[in-house]
Amino acid sequence: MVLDVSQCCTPLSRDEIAAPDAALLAEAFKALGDPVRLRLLSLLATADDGEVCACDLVEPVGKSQPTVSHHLKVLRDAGLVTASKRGVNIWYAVVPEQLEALRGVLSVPQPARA
Amino acid sequence: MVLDVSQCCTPLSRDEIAAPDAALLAEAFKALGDPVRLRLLSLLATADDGEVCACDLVEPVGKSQPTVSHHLKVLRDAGLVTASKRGVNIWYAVVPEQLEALRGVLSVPQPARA
DNA sequence: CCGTCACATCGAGTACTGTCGATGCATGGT
DNA sequence: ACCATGCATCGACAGTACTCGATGTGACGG
Repeated sequence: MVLDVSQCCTPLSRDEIAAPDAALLAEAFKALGDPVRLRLLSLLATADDGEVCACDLVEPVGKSQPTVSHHLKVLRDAGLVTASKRGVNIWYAVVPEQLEALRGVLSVPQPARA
Repeated sequence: MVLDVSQCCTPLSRDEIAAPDAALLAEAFKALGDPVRLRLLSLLATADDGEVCACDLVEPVGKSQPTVSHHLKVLRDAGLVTASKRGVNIWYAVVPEQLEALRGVLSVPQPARA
């Protein structure tokens, strides 16, 4: 249930992407296609110790607790964040490898700039 | 009507992203969140001369002509591809700068790997 | 001037997504 | 044992997205 694109994909510009790989990647990018989720990722990525309690994610994005919980699940399913339970709280952290894999897919040779 | 994220965004991990920027970025990533569009991008990015006639994009993705046309419009609106008309045909090409900008947003410091 | 070809747009159907209030379910404090 | 707290899940609603057949449009050839 958790995506992993690390095995899947070379840069878009290197090989024509196959349909199954495209479906996998699309799921991952879809998870990035929501402003609330981007802000959540940003909150996690900028946290000093690399993780943030779910309780501290609700107020900053200005959405209800169920909504934030929903978005965190989407991010988890996309393999972009991990959740670890400690006591009553749940701490979320980004998965740098997954983001890096997506970056790799987007790489294209830059033009010679005329 | 065409997105440009080049002015907008530092890496997610550098600063907490603001709501307006998040909305902009989300639109761009949303455009990447469909398998057909990823395949179209791949077809363009792997083309020898960097551009492909729209007529040569319909069959490879296995969707109807209107559907492909729709997806190409989404990619155009997201600033990910450009279209140029030559005669009866329309040639599409990727916009490397826009992809590069999105890559930049996704960059995170890799962990020290224990 | 008419037909054809390439592509876009329209209209409609179906499916998915974001959002929230209400509720469930653990965990831990008293 | 009880209650409070933190988070997930459910149910419902509105909005959006993907898809296609039909149709529009503009360029070109005869």
